[in-house]
Amino acid sequence: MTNNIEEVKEKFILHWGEMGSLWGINRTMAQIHALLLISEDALSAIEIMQELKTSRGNVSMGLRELISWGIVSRIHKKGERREYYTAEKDVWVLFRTIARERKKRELDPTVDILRQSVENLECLPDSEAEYERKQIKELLEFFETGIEVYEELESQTPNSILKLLGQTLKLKKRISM
Amino acid sequence: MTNNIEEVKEKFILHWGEMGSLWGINRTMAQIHALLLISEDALSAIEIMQELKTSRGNVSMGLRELISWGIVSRIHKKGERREYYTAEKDVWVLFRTIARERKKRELDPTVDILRQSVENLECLPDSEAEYERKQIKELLEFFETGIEVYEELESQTPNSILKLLGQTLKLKKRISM
DNA sequence: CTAATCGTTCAGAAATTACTGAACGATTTT
DNA sequence: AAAATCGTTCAGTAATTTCTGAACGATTAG
Repeated sequence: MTNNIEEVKEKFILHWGEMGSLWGINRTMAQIHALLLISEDALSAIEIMQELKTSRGNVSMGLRELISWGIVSRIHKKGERREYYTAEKDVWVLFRTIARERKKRELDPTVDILRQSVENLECLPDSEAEYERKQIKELLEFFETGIEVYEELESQTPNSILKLLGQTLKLKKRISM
Repeated sequence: MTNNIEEVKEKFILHWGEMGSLWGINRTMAQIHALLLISEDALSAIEIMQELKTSRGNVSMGLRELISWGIVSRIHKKGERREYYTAEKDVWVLFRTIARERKKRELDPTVDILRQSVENLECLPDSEAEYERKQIKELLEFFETGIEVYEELESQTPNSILKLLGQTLKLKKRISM
């Protein structure tokens, strides 16, 4: 059994990296995120580079991407020339931000395509492409519902979401904010 | 504006493929899925291969994977030697199945790692790794809540989920099952 | 001023992932 | 029986993604 801090950290970072690549996110980027997530203080690019044994350029690119996702931010320490980076630490805020970003990158474009498809299929005589039309319409409806639910949930606090779900479903009460 | 069926289908299939690769799923596999999704009748491997202009082996591998996800099934037509394939057509069932599979592949292992990490960190003196411990515990709690919510939702019908959400949040009523 | 430090970029290298098609076994047809 | 058809596998190749490190501009230190 490993009970050395460094080993635990490393294991966590490696796993987070794997999960990242199961999603569309590259490994190093996810590792940087994991490292920042469990580091109390902001880290400099060099520290990250050393910790993850990777190159300067790679860290720079990973950070850029994480910043564009809105889950890492740059910190200027006064008097310091070097820049520091820190991750969003609140787990709920973090996942909400990721959800928003994924919606933008995945759901929205998909709904666009589906809408266009439906529109184009509507121009055909009723008898043509019936099944395709039906299926695509169902998908569209599904995704639109998903977006609506997302938008409603987005405006709620985590606490009220859990309370809501907890009322009807019999969830153990877990409250974090 | 394109209003030819084949063009619309192709566009849809290509987009579904792209989305696939944004997730961890490979492009061909997602394309096969898209094709089956909007095909009323089951298709044979050869038809799929021709439609997607890809190789025999590739189709075979893609189908195997889709079947392992539980969203495509093999159909034996009596008297026919050739096998046919069809996708789960009900959108809600489809996404539920995917959710179950992703939970198994992503959430469960992550919770495992987090639990182990917490356990290992608990062995250390209180003063050590305080921050790491706090963060990892919060992540663990978050994921555990996620799994609970998932499990509760899994047992509900789509309709009752929407009704539930619709009550409290002011969603338009969308009902599909 | 020059040297050092820092972040960025990007061409090329390395690693990973996806795809092809030949080979195989199993079955069916002739 | 041989030939054809079908699905699978997998070694090799192709395509894609990720990473490296040198080069650069900008800033600061000496």
